[in-house]
Amino acid sequence: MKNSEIAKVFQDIADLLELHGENQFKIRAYQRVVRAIEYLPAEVEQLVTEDRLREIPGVGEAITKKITELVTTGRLDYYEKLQAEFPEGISTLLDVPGIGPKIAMLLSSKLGIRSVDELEAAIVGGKVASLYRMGDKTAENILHQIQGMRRKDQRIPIGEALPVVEEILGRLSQLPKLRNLTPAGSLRRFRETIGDIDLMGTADNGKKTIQTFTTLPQVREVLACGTTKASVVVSGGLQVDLRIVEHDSFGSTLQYFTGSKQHNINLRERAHRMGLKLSEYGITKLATYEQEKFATEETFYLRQGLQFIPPELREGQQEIERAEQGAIPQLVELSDIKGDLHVHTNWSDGRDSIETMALAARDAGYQYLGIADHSGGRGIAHGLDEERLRQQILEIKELNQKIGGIHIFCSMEVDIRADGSLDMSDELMGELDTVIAAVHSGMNQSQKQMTRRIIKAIENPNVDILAHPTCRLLPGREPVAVDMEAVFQAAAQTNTILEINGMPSRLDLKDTHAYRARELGIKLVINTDAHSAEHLGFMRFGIGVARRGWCETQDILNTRPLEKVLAYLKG
DNA sequence: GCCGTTTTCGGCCCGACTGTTTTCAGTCG
Repeated sequence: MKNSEIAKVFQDIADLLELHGENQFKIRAYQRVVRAIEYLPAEVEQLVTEDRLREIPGVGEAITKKITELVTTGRLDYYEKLQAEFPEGISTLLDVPGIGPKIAMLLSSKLGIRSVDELEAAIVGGKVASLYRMGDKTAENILHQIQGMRRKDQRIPIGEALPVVEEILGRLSQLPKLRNLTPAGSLRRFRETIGDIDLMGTADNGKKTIQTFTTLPQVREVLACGTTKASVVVSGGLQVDLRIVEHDSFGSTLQYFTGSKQHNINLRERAHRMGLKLSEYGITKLATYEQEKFATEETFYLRQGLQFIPPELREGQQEIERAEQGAIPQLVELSDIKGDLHVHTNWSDGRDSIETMALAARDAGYQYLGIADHSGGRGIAHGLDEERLRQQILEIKELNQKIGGIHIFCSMEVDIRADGSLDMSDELMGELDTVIAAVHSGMNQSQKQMTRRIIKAIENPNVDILAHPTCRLLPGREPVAVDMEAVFQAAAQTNTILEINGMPSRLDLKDTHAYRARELGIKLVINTDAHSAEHLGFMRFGIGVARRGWCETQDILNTRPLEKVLAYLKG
């Protein structure tokens, strides 16, 4: 059973307990476990067999039993009994923003509503507004949310969100008296998908700034608007939240608004044990109600005896404990990157010439660039056969003579065929500087087949790098069925480098995979898979994944200068 | 249901906004 399936069962349990009116702390315990499992860099099934479930933060005796039952039998008695207590479908009402457990139960008990469709019909029929503590306004808002839900996907890839944010930031930064305007939330933590955009800033008169924000031209709808915060929907359907505080609370507010929710809960619980209360306004001593303010996040964490925790690590896993021990690593940064080992050109399905790509890489400050066009098996990508690859090698050699300041590697993204064999002769692969292997077809194979296929490919001594092993696409295409742990073990044994693909629709390896690979001492490389010169900018997304995977420069091959990379590849 | 630099029992993050109220419940992040 996959981690995501296990997490879903426990999320369902949390939802049903909410409807049940159960103790909120019990509910939170389940929700905490859901998030812990979602970010777990290991398979829960594996932990069950090794009797190590208790190592997951938030998993105690009762939940250990439940996970074990679920994984070993495929069923969970407690869950089934809970489900039987409620009409089927009622928990789907909780997906509508603005509907929580109380309203969901009210709708179910008074009107017999069990689905979003039934709810919509009831609102239109005027039945909802007449319920106790409901009204025309509430009913109308719910209807509005239902329509909004149908229009857009729940979360969008960070690569789509970032340009929207940058446009809004450009507009807002012109506001007078607004300072410290900063994206926060999941965007700042560099999560692979973004639910809504959180912005914060500081101003003397927050109310005025909030008003200006809600009347920006791209605002299509105002969801909430108070004196310190507002939520709007901008054209394109994205929700944007802005929070404004006074200048001297910048550090604590940025921390609060960056999250994640679980990180903040953990931090505040810990502070409570120290006799402190944390809020976006600062830190209050519980004994005296004396409040300290913080202009920076660094001092905010330091006041609590903690090392600064980079936003990418704030997911409520083990980061606070590690910060207590001073064990937060120096994470890799964009400026550490010295080259990109996986780009395409107009020789296959890229847009630009080798020369254009090389010059763009040099402009980016890189020392080297790996030209890795597709192999011939992929007809659609205009892949190179042996003859064309030989021609390309000659051209690259000429360009290396002609262009200074950048070294071009002869490489190829060789297709891994369905049987695990490679789409290029061993003889020619042996002449290349690097060989990248990747799956592009036959993605519906069984987990066993796919795992064997990938491992067979990386066992070929000519293969240096394995690219995008799960083949997922954001949003939409699910990862292929593959036993990543087995792939990691094989990569460790064969000294295969694993790629973090920075293309925003891939981000594959993903964060937890990068974490696990690093744990096993596997060398990683962050590549963009650029199909045009502009795509070289995708490197920042790959960096985001690597940072979320706790990677340091020493884990990432392409933080090394050219000579060291050459030496590594030879070795 | 989890967990412990006071605790194996008794706590459990904190504040903003809305709509329906006449002091607050519900929801959200």
